Parts: sequence; structure tokens; C-alpha cells
Amino acid sequence: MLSKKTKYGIKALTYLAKQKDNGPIRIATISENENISLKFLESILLTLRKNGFLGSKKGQKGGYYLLKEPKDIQMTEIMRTLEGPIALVPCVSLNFYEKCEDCPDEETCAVHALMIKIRDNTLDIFRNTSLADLVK
Amino acid sequence: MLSKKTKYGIKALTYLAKQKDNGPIRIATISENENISLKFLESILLTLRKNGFLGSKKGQKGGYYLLKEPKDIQMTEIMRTLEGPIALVPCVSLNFYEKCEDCPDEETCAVHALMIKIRDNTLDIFRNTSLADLVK
DNA sequence: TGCATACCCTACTAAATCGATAGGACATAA
DNA sequence: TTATGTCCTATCGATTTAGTAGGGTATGCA
Repeated sequence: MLSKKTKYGIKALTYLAKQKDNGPIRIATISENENISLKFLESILLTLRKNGFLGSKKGQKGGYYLLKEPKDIQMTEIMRTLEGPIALVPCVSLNFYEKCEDCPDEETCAVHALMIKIRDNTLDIFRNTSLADLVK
Repeated sequence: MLSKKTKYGIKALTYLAKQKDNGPIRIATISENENISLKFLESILLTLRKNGFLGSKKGQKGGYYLLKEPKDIQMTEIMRTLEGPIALVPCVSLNFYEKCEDCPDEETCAVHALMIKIRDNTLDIFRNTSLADLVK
């Protein structure tokens, strides 16, 4: 299950993508339009900024804005930043790999092989979806 | 991310599938062979029995056994029983649907459409994978 | 009959994660 | 200089996770 953090983050990014020619957008504006708790959203936008998705401007007329074109922002990047691993088990994760303690041999693990399939399929979708696709 | 409960449950089921002609298998045997905490495994097998996957026999020579042929047990059933929804958000779940509070209209929600894609792809794999496939 | 074995079942718990909230510091436009 | 934003750390209640404890009950065997 996707965390609210990720869900809200994606919604905020699509909102910013739609408004990308209108200068910085205030957190409060996004919060009101997308029905997201203001302070929670604040922390989400902060991590998106720290990870290179957003720029910000303080003070009056301040707010957040996208640093890249929506079409150049892949869903894989967003997911990994907000949600973490895309894989369902750490032992098949490309970016967050961890060995299973209970598993003596990954090659013969039935779960392992199945989860690689799921991962590759999901990855394929995320790789071929950009923020621009979500706005449509 | 898959819970350990689900992961262990799948491993236990595949173990039982491999041993399906050897009569009831003790929890302890599975626990030792698959490196799963005995008491935790016990509770998992209990829910698998209550949901119609396993039969059991008490006392000496007792243990658990599959009630159906491995080829007739779909991954979708296992996942829904142990993990719950297959979808990443409740608003696209077929069996565990819930409306999003923040979303005025599902049709125009960018996250919604994407998550349906992911769900259908994952579902397709789980539907076309049986316990027998995992044993191979 | 008695006993060891194995599942049955409820309750509890430590730790982690989630979804926020609080509140002050700092920067900027007017 | 002041109102309006973001910045950032700290905290918190609720829920979930991954077990653990411990007694109850049925069964096979000597």
C-alpha cells in the first residue's frame, strides 16, 4: 500500500505541473485545492525540494515550483524518493537491496522469482510514465 | 512491501506443496526448514487453515496439509488472505475498496488512473501463477 | 489408562512506522 | 518595518508489525 506521503506528494507535483507557468505556488494553495493537511504537505514538499524536484522562494509571492519539465520527471524517481523501494521484498530491490535472513539461497526461493516478475512489470509502467502523463 | 506474514505464508505453502504426498507436516518441521519463528508460523498456518487452504490433524503424527492441488491455488487468493488488498491504494482495490477522503472525483485523479494500471498488471501475474508454479 | 505430542486459541508486547502537529527561525516583497 | 511566506527540528498519538507466552484440547501409542 502506498503511503499518504507518496500519494499527497504525487498530487502536489501534478498540481504544480498544471500551474507551471504561474510562478511559485504557496503550500496553502496546494493544501486547499488537494485537501491535504498543510503542515504534513509542508514536510513532503521539503523532501521533494531537497531531492531536486522542486525549487522554492521565501516571503511574499513565494512558494514552490518545478525545477524540471513535467515530461522529464519519471515516476520511478518520485516513487523512490517518497515511498522508497518499488519492489515488494528487499531482496529483489534494485535501489534498496537487502538480503533476507531466512533465505539461504535466493536462486531457489520461490517468492524471490515471483517478486522479480512483479517488480519488472511495475517498473516498466513507472519508467514509461512521466509527470506530464499524469496531468493529461 | 510484503509483510513477513505473507512471505512466510507463501514459503510454508510451497513447502507443503513439495511434501504433499507425505501426510501431515508438523509446524516445527516447516519452521526449521524455512527458518521461521515457530510461534509466528503457527499463527500464520492457523489463518491459512481458517481460510480453507490447509487441513490439520492434532496429536502425534499430526500436522498440516494442503486441501487442494497446488495447481488449483492461485496467488491472488493467497495474497488477499495474507496481505489483504493487491492494489496500492484502497480506491482502486477490487476486494477492499475504500473511497479517498481527499479526492472529490476519482475519474480526474491522476494517481487513481496510474494505480489502476499497476493493479491490473500485478493482478495479471498473480492470476496466472499457481502454487504449483512456485514449486518448480 | 496414561502420557507425550501436536495443534488451538487468546492475549499481550516491544518496536517501528504513519500521519500528522507545534512552534520558532529566517528570508523577502511591499 | 511588517506581513507573508518557507525552513527545520522536535514531538506525539494511533496503528501495525512481528513476534511471544501460556494454557486448552485432541490424538496416537505403550
